[in-house]
Amino acid sequence: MPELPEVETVRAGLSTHLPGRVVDRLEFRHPRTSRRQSGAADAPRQDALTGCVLQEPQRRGKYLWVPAGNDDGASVALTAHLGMSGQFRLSEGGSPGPGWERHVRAVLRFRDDGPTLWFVDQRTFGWISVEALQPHSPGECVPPSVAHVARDVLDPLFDADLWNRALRRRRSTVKRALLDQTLQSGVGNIYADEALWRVRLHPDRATGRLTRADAAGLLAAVREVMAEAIAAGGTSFDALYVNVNGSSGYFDRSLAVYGRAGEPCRRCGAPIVRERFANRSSHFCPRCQRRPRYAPAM
DNA sequence: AGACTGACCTGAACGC
DNA sequence: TGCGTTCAGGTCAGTC
Repeated sequence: MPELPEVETVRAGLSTHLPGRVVDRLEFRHPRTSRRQSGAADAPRQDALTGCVLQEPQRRGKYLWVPAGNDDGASVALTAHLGMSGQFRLSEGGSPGPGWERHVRAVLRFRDDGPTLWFVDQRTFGWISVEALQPHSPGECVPPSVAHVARDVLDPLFDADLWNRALRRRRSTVKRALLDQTLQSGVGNIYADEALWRVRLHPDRATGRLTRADAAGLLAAVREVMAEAIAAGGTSFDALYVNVNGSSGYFDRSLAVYGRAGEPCRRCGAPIVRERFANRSSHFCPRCQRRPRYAPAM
């Protein structure tokens, strides 16, 4: 599933193929994929990209956007979220590759002979939209779809002190807080479980009872696991294809708890537990990550 | 206002 | 074999 490291790998892949290229047109192939495209009179339409030059792809958390414009600078952005199964693929010759043609949801064609960009998304949780870039903070513009998302944990402008206080002010549990993209972005179910294991925190620990040091340690663990995943993901993607398929080497070798229910904890040997959690699963070591004794949401 | 749940979606894996 | 069920989970509208 694409979380921050996977989206960053996609962003880096797009970065080597898109900047400087002139868009011919964006085509949608599935109505759900264009559901975020605003119909407001003053909002850009999908054909606003035509003739624009693409710039360096940007990312915040799991959101991606490619600023585009003319000689005066970028005014619009091709914005995207991969959802749970979205991929960007590049292909020479203007046709999709075998194996993923069935799930093509959008196509970006260019006014050059370079590769065509395909948005492939089996489950259509992902989306693409053309949006106006709006001032967000000094010297920074983001698309409206991204404005409500907190800075991600790898953002140089991420304020760790502010985050530390905000986390401990929450009346929730630590895993719920990690998945809340308005507190910090980029963390999904997999890396939340991995980070919690690293700092021996049970997913149901109350955020309000964490110490300042607990929270600082958790942030360090989240950053660490993501940095390692980016490093691993970067080696497992073909240079020509920007691929998000969940099968990178990292997933096979390095996960400590996610998907390892019943297997021994890499630290203490106790069988990893999988537990239902808010329509998904939590994975943890019952010995290293002791369940809190107080009521869960205190 | 903040916390939380269910709906959205498809295909693989599973049980009988 | 085949059919129905379960599972995967990011986000957001809706609810409390």
